Amino acid sequence: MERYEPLKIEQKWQKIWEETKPFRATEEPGKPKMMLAEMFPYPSGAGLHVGHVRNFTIVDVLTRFYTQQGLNVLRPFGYDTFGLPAENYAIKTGTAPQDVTKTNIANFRKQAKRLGYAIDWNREINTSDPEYYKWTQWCFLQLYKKGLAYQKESYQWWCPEDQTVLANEQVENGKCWRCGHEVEKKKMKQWFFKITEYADELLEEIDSLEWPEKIKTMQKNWIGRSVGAEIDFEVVGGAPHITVFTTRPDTIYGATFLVVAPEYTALDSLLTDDTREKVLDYKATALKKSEIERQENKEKTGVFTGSYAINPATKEKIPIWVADYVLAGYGTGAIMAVPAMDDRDHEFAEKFDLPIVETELCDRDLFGTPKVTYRMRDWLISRQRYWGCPIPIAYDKDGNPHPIPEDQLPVLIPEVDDYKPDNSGRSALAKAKDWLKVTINGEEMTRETDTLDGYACSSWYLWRYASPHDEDAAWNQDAIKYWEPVDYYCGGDHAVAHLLYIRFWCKFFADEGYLPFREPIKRLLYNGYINAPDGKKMSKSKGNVIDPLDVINDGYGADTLRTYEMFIGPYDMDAAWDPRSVGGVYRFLNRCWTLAFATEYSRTDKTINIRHKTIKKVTEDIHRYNFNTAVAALMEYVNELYKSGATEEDVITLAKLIKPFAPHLASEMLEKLSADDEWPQWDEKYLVSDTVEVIVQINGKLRAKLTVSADDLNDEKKITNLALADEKVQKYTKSGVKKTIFVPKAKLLNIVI
RNA sequence: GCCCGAGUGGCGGAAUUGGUAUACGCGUUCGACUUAAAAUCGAAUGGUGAAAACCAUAUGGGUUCAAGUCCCAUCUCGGGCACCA
Repeated sequence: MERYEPLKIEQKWQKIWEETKPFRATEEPGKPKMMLAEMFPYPSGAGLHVGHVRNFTIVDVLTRFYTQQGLNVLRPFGYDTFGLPAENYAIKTGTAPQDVTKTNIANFRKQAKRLGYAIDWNREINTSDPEYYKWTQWCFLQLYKKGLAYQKESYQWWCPEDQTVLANEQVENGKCWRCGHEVEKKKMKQWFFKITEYADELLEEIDSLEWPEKIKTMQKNWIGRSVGAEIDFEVVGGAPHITVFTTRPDTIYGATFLVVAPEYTALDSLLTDDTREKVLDYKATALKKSEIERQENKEKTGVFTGSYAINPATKEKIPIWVADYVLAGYGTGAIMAVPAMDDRDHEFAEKFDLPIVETELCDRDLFGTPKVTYRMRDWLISRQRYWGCPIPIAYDKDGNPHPIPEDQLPVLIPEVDDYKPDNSGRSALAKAKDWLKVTINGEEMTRETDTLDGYACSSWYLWRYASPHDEDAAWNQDAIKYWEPVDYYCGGDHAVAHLLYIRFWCKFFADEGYLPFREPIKRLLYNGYINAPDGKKMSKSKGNVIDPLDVINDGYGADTLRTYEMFIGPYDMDAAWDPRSVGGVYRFLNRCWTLAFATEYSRTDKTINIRHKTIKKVTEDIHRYNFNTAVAALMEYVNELYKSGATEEDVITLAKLIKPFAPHLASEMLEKLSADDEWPQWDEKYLVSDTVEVIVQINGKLRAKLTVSADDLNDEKKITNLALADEKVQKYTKSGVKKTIFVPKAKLLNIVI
């Protein structure tokens, strides 16, 4: 007898899919479409891990499900290839990042194909391909033209290990998100995208998205809208007035001192000969302090500037202090301290013996002008690194920036011998002397040597998928109108950064007339992590990594791997890998195979009810993303087919229903049965049976079960009498019945005694 | 500190609208097949108890005919933010 040999079956079908290209998508106006994508991977040297498999398989289950339902489905694939791992590898080994990337992509592609994903391989994209980053540069220029890409000198997070600045979103607990080194503040001239221009719209439209509440809340908190007022305080002695931001302008009568941040721009004008040295000393110390130190030691520090301001409400002279608990980047970098109302101000006042005055509240608009402030800052995009998309800017003799004309794009990454950045604050691009020189409109200029944050490259890739080979535009208007916005986007990371940036670019390009929608992603599925069997995060150093390719090659095959990862638990929860449960899923698929290839079909259709019930359950579960219970329902179905005997229709139905999870096995089964893969329909009439079981409770506890005809469910009196006549029930009802409650929907009768 | 999630058998988890708690899988035990093992097939499996029955969804209260599900308080774990005025 033949046996279920997954590797053989999978090789066969993967070859067929490679040759016949059934997943190629083309626009068919009038036919309903569905576009799905995962967050494209960074192709590391280690190859696919089980987390990728979970992420990609969720998308694949939906892709195949909607294809079987007859929609025109697009499921593309791509690689996010710029970034530090490839560059650091290049520095270490001297291998060009271009070459490493090529090798890693080839490996990822090969592995993804072994998982049997229904990908339109004609739409593969790679962010470090000049044909792609040409258009990333074009996007930058559009933002630049509108003043939304600009340069500013300010204090920025600097990673001394990676020798580059970082965005706020890339600093985690005071450490670099890539190398984990503590970051410092450094004053530098850097490029920014003006995301704050869209703060209100980004905030308002969150509620309209079919996204997990968790992500929506995180984005709302990140944007951090505060409604308050700006109030001017005159400085005694004629220095420029100080504007503070406060959410409580009504507490101004209690403002007994002002505090400015160490980085406050007009700090010098407040200093006196007596205080200057001490204050500048304090400022220098504060700037040197790493974020870690600031967090570990939250005890208030600060010094008196020597100047006083006038409280416009009380007309009293109040001292101006400088302290690092006031942040330069938020509000105006200066606050009015109301120690009677605010805990932080109170702590500061106590420590430095400043007056604390109980305050009567006044009208909010009496002394200030209403003002809205955001926690979110503009997006810092320049990086002093080699392996990124060059910023398409050049500087004239006077140092003024000029955009590279669009017909001179792409600005190619120059070849260099040494990829290592130095501490000059410039990337390795500065070493390509010939490349640096560029002529724009006849004028000799010097190129910008910073590259773009990788998040810029991933802020528009979903639109490139619509027309990945277009040479005349970043995306084709007809294609984008047909396919997008994306219907399902699936990932397990980047809750704030990427998912906020792509919304920002979408709104910008919609304003410019390039996009016919203002939100790029309709539904977001945020999947959980897969941990090691011990419940800990998988990591090379702990040696607890499960390699998905090993699972396949061990003989389980891709169908088992895919189905197991869908069965492991709710898709949005973290789960621990359990090698023994993998075996359980393999046994299930083996039983499916046996039904199709080694069992005689039953001639009597005893399973029509469970067949229709299973179709309904699996269909609805996939709609709800309850992939684990969909698989469980299929297991129940198979168990029942073993018991009662399976008809040919049962096996065809089973094959169709498992195809999203185990496409190779299902294809093999459908081929044997000469059946198509059209998604089956259920008929409600087979879901109701002639007799039903009625639960009889006494005081809410299950005491008896009655089998009655389905029609009797409408007859409360009859059911009640039947129940009261029941032997088991009568044991409890000797002392009388207070009342009965019948719930036909729940098929339940509760007797209260 | 603040804002979200979560807590159910030996384990992963189910219970969709307040209505039979523990689906499905793993593990364990027993049986069939086999010289034997593996594989496969079948049965049992929350706890206590001889049974009747009682007790069980983190803990303590409450609402309800009925609570894993709703309300209040507490504990534990996970995630996010963290001097944002």
